[in-house]
Amino acid sequence: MSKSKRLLELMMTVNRKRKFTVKELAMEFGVSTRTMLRDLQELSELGVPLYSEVGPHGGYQVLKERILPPIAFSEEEAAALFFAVYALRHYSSLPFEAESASALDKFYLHMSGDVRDRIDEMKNRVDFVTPTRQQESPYLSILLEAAVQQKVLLIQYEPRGEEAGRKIQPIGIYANNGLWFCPAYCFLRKDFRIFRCDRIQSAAYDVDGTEPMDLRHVHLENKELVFQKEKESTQLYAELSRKGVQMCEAVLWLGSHLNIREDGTGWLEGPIPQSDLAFYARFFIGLGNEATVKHPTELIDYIKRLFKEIMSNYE
Amino acid sequence: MSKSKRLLELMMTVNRKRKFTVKELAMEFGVSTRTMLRDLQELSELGVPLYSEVGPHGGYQVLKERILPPIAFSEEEAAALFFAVYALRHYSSLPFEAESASALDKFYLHMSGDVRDRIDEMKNRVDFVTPTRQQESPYLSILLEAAVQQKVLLIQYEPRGEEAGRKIQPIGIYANNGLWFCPAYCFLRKDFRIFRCDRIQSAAYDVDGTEPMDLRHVHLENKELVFQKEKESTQLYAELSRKGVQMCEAVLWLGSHLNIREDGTGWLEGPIPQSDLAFYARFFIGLGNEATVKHPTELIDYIKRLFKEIMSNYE
DNA sequence: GATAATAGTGACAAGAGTTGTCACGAAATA
DNA sequence: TATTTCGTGACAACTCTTGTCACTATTATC
Repeated sequence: MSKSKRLLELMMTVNRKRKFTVKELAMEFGVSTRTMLRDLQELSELGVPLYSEVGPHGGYQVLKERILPPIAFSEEEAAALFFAVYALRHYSSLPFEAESASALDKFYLHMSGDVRDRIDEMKNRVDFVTPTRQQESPYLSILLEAAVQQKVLLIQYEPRGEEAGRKIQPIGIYANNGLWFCPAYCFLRKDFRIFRCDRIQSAAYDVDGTEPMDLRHVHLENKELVFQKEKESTQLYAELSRKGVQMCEAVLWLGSHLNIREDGTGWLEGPIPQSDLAFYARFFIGLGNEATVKHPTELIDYIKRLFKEIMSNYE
Repeated sequence: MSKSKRLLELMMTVNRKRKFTVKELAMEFGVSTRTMLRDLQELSELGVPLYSEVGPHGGYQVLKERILPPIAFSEEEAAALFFAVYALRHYSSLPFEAESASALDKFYLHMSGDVRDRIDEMKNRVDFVTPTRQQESPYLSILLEAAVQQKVLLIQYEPRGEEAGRKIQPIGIYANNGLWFCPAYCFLRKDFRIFRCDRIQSAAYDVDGTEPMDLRHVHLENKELVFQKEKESTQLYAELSRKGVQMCEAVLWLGSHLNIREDGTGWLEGPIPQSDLAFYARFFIGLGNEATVKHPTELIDYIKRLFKEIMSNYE
């Protein structure tokens, strides 16, 4: 095997083992220990963060910042990755912000000028619109880390309550409409809650040794399982004019509830949680006379009541 | 210079020049032509798509699919790129879909098992919520390409009109709320228009030789310049209760218009286009009694009129 | 059809880089 | 103190890389 190939394989082996002795690797690769020592020194010069200790139980170790063996990407693949990172640029906070920037820098460095120009040109011609928010969410990384590693965090949430801090175990994080949310088990409330990440004032790993829950099989795709089912739900039915249909299509957090007839009109039908009545009332008022609620009567009453209140503002 | 370094540099030089002769490069790198020939053959074996022609004006060429020299990323950087690509997974259509998948595959291939596990674990614990749309937008790539390269496209838009197809020159593409839009100059309407990408039935480069516009300095960040200014705008002023402020924060396409007082209440102030009055009327009705419009009177009248109409639905 | 420009191959020797062996040193551990 | 481990230097054997030279083949141009 040529030296360069051996170095690449060595790089992967070393990353996999994390801890090893020179003799061990020399045997594995079928070279002398002297050569292996020379190889390891070269890896070190190439940027692999190696650390060694002499003596029995000593040996080599790879420090945290492991690097992958060099990979050759095509121009198109590089453009695709640039595109993906650019797509997120409107978020005021992101996990991995620094890392993705440095990855793009590496690409940039290795690209010839015309590819660079092409990518720069693309940057201004593709965009993902996201509401720009002032709120920063500085603890995304630790929340995500804790979710992946099943760790308990001690956070400070919304200072107004003056609470001493609460322990949570995150399930994950997600962004919706420019804001970050963190569903987690809350040891204070002894239940699952959703936290707004920008309202988390501080976050650190818990040091009291609180026993973490086993949430390995709970993640974002199935988190509904552990969150309280909306206790009571009621059946909605509302007629929509053609324009009403279009307006509902545009909002579309109701997704499955929307039905469309051939002539363009349609109706909304499906269960809605009792607790969201206020929200739906406002929504239907917003739709104006393009929608008419037929069911449930509670919602109709709510709408009427809201109407009276609002009217008084404009009399 | 060691051979491996020379090969890396050669890779970049070759990508930059696109077309060159063996002698030329041999001189530049200070090696014999024989060596350069051997080097080029090696590059070829490494995957650089080289093509050569003998004879005067012959020489080497790099074919379209250029590959970048191999780059060593850290584990964290790889995770960051995975994260960015995952973030977009809820889009039913994306430009570069295949390319980013193949880039991730390359990473995957070169990662040791535990990093793979870590990244898989992360995948289910971070998410960007985007309304899932059924509508596919299959022509994103060509639209973007045309925008970058200032080309004219012949598209078929919304079949209902039975129109023969129209020529457009895209400025770029952007996604908003799960849907793709393409602002472009429309040669049919002789003006700038915004197209919904999912309603584009077909797209191909124009072959009639329509002279493209010079839109090099028009891109997404400044596209407002070429789109018709909203002719008349009027000054909005509305008082908000504390809850009203929160609701406006949540919607926040009004962004800059929102002002907040120390006690949590606030007001909306700023110019709004006359033509959007209907939209704002609905919006404020939706806010209910958490907002009171003081200005302009047209808007207040509109709201009242709308009210009466809606009320009649629920009497 | 001759000429020049270009890629491409094979052989070989000089030179540069790589490897293994050996001798030895230094640090940590039991 | 013996053992385990990393680490270094020297050197010979070996392997790879490079340049030179001789030669072939193709194509454009005069």
